[in-house]
Amino acid sequence: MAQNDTVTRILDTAEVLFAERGFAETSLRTITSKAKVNLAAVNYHFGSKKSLIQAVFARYLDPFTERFHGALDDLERRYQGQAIPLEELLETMARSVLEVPAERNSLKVFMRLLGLAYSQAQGHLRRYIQQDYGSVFTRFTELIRQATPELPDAERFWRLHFMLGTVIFTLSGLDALRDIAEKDYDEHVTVRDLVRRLRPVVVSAMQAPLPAPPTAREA
Amino acid sequence: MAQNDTVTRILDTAEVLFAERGFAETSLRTITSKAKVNLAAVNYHFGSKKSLIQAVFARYLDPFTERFHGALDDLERRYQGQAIPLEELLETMARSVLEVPAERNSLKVFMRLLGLAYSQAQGHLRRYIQQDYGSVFTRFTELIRQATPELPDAERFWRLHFMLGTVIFTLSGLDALRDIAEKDYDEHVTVRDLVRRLRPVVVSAMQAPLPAPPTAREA
DNA sequence: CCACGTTTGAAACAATTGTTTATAACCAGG
DNA sequence: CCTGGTTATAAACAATTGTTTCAAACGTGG
Repeated sequence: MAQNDTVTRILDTAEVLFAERGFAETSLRTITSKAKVNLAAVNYHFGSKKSLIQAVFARYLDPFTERFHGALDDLERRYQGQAIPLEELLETMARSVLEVPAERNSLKVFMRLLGLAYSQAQGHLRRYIQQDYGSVFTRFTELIRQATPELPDAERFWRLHFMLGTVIFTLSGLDALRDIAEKDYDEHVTVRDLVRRLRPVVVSAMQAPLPAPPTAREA
Repeated sequence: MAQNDTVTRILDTAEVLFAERGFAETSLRTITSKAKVNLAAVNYHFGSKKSLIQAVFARYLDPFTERFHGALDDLERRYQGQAIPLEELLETMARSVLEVPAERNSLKVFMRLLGLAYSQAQGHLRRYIQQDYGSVFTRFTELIRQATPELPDAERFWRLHFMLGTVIFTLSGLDALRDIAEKDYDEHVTVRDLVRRLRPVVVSAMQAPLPAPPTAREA
């Protein structure tokens, strides 16, 4: 199948280049020449560069959200209305993240793309992701809420984003960090190693004591 | 003084635009028109766009590193060779970060720039920062090492970067997150609020139990 | 085999980018 | 005052960008 082949080659090449250099820094000519397709093919098949970017994300996020929803279904069935422990929820999320790129490209690319979606301005991207994939995140946070009833809502909100930062920042900058780590501690880290290290850190962070109330002179 | 005025206006405008949209997405024409200076002024005073980017960083990092070094000097003098407690070190870093932009622009811009330095490819930037400001980071990590002797070196390395991600991600995305937080919990968060919330989270994260050793099937 | 919608191909387009050039304005020191 | 180096200005440059165009090739259903 000719079209599908062209479309796939564009997506495969684009996601790697985007992950390496960002969206604005990756030209369509770079993509199409590396993918060995005609320059006009991108606009023909995707309409625009913006749509290509969204298509790259969709190819990761569609299977991920489906799998994650399924995993949450299992979990809720297993716990029958009781609150699901925090560790279970985090574990489930980690597993869902780890599984998806196995059937696609590398996890590194996936994480790097997520990091870019947050850091690059690209307003259209954040809007697109929020609109199409926000529901699974809402569902997850609600379960987290039930798992951490002792936390005030605002505190939990911020801590979730603290941890989101930890994960995205680390995994999306993995290559650079891995180079340093290997040189200094000659240890070859895999993504799975990192997830293993992340687990106790995230759990402890979420269960940290509440902050002291603001002092008077901070007002 | 004419030159200084032009140079300052360029830097003031550039740092805001860079923080808002990233480096590649901000053209020299946008900067110079908003700053009301001639387009050629950037190349005349800075040489190139790359150098302008570095100059924007230097204007934040120079006073920061000086202040931070000074604060660490005080701390070491006060503790006379004994290990400085982890909380003190983190507190000192937080204070140094909070103080600097007070004499310059907003902390938000500073954090956003730091986030960009990591996320945008811009190889030259990371190299420049590492080369010119790496020493204070090295000094800080060594003190952290003495404060957390129970942590294996590699584990501490990764946890420090976990926390770096937490801080940079949260503070650099502050605007978007603040909007959500205000709408959902009608709470007006300041940067100082966030630092207060971050403190116990970071401490707990650094002191989390060590991860379980990798299981056999993960090899 | 032919006709028709789909896909590819090479070229051109218009807009934008960073940088350079040459000229003018400025502003001190003699 | 005017002269010499510094700064400002407008214009042009060359390169690169995303997108469009239109003709050629393709491939499938009649």
